[in-house]
Amino acid sequence: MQDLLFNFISKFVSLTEDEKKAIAAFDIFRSVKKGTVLLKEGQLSNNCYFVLKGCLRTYYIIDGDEKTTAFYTEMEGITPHCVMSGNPSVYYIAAVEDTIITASTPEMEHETFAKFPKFETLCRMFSEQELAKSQLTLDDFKTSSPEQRYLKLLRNRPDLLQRVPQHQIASFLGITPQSLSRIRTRISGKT
Amino acid sequence: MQDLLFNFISKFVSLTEDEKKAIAAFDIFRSVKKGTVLLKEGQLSNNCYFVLKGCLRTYYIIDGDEKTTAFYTEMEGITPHCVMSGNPSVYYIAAVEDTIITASTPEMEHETFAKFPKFETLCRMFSEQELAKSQLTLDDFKTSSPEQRYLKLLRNRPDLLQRVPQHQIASFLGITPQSLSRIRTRISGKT
DNA sequence: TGGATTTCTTAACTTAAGTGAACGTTTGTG
DNA sequence: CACAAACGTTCACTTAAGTTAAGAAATCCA
Repeated sequence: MQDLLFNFISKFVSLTEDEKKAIAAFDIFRSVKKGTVLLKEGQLSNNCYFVLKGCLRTYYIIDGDEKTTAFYTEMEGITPHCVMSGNPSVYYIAAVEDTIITASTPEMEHETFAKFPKFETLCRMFSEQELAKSQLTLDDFKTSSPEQRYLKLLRNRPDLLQRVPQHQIASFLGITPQSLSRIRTRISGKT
Repeated sequence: MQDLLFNFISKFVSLTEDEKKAIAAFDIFRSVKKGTVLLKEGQLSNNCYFVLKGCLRTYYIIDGDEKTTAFYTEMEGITPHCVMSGNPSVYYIAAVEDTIITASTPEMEHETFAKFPKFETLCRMFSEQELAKSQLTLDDFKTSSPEQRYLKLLRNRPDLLQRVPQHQIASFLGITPQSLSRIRTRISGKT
């Protein structure tokens, strides 16, 4: 389980045994059951999550119903906006399936940065990369129709369609479950 | 002009005179005329930009026409995806108006990090913050209708509507210029 | 296991966005 | 200054998404 994390880290920086021990010393690994809510709207939290196995999602409750906006699967991390801003969270985070995560705090990071500057490099590179990705994702969303977005998801993340209920996929695509259902029948007709 | 940059930086970390000099030593300030294209699709570039005054935009050419997806104004930075990935750029960057920017490269950053670790902290914090923002922006986009998106823009960035041609705003909102025009008449009718 | 809930689909109807085209206005440039 | 290009609006028409409602299928869990 730790190895999953270390393999991932090694894509950015190489770690010495000492550094690995320093990470292991923090008790950051958590197992969360499907459906567990890790963060609620209105809550102030300091926890940042990184998914080792499984799937988390962020969602909003708007006019009484859930709008899922993002999924986080293997080797993806969430730093909730409330951790950065200090304001109450505007969204929820929950486990889509049984999930293994790391939970860390800015304080823990800060402490580690002081001991091993390499970790700050790791975090900087990771968030720079995620930022560039996030921007491409937004661009792509803006320039595509719902149907195109669905087709791209089918191409790029076929696993998600298996792991996640359709109505969550729908709001992830920015449409209603009914529209997604229609798109699916439309497409299967074209084949 | 440098002061604009230093004031901004001081929101994240405090700089000594030495550090300020080290930044000033790099010749990073550029003036670009309205319309100047800083990055083209297909190009490989190492330049990262930070807007001190003015406005840049990113756009794609899809089926022969421009789709503007993002604007960058005072105190906002772009690290083009191609800089991160090493792949040819998928988008263009151009100046919406006469603009003053800084242009830097990962190499310059790297060099500065080695001398002043504080800069890496600055960059980490900045990109973490931008990442959290970028995610909120995407969530907001997904959960709003075109009309709601326009109303929010009107509320949050009224300046953009003055600075930028309407058809660029339209694709920024993920709609056609005609739709934006309709939304505007629809809204003014409601008042 | 069996009832309740959730999930997905279908359908009819409404609303709004996309498309193609025309037209007046503004802007920019030779 | 005059012409061309770019820009914004309007219109008629098409297409697709939102809405409301209902029902079938899958799933959850007591």
